[in-house]
Amino acid sequence: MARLTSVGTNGRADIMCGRFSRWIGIEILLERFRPIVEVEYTKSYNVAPRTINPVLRSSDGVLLLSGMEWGLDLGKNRPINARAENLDTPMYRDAFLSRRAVVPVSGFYEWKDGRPYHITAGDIMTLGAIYNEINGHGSFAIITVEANDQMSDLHSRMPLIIENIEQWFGEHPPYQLVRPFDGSLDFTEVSTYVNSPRNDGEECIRPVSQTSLEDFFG
DNA sequence: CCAGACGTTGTT
DNA sequence: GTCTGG
DNA sequence: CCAGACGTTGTT
DNA sequence: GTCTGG
Repeated sequence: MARLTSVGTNGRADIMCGRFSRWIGIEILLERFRPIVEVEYTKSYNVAPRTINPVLRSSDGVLLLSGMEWGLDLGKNRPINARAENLDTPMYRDAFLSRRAVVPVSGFYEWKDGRPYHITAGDIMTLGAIYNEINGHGSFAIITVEANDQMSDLHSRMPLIIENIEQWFGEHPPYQLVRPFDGSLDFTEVSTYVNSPRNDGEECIRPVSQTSLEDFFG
């Protein structure tokens, strides 16, 4: 579909969000989105695929905060990302037309040359996603688009960031929102502590320089 | 995304 | 190297 | 026609 | 469900 293929690819090697953080309090989400909450909210500095996470979705015009597994259940495969360019393929079409969601995160991680970076834009980012629901079990994939200029220093792809969730959850397929982020991102190099999915805690988002100083002064 | 396992037989 | 787990 | 696949990232 | 491969 022309509208989506215009997102394009640039062919450059690099990555996408395979890890994120969510350490804001739920009260910020409640204030900002006023959803009906049907999941036990948890904080994490190191959210990995295959974990259950709170996601926002619209059901009959009601905004719900539901628990879903990161990794879209397609039967055989469980993609954690869905390329925007493929949203009109049979595999994703129905989900994009009728099962859109956003994932509230504090930031997401990207690695370059073995070094992790934490990327934020304000206190919350809402990442565009599609989900399936099979026997009451929800699962989602985060949509990826081409990196914007800021991001392209680090990686060729980036997660889709949704700024207008009313439009995202609107009646018409929100093709116009499927594009690289046009706002400003903040990048923080962090400790490789975040590398292991078993590690959690504030150290994951601590700037690497601060970590070094604390190590130095012991 | 990164880390960690990566087999077989038989079965308290 | 490739697959699974988180 | 039926069977089988159906994804993404990166490849230091 | 739907597309591709044979």
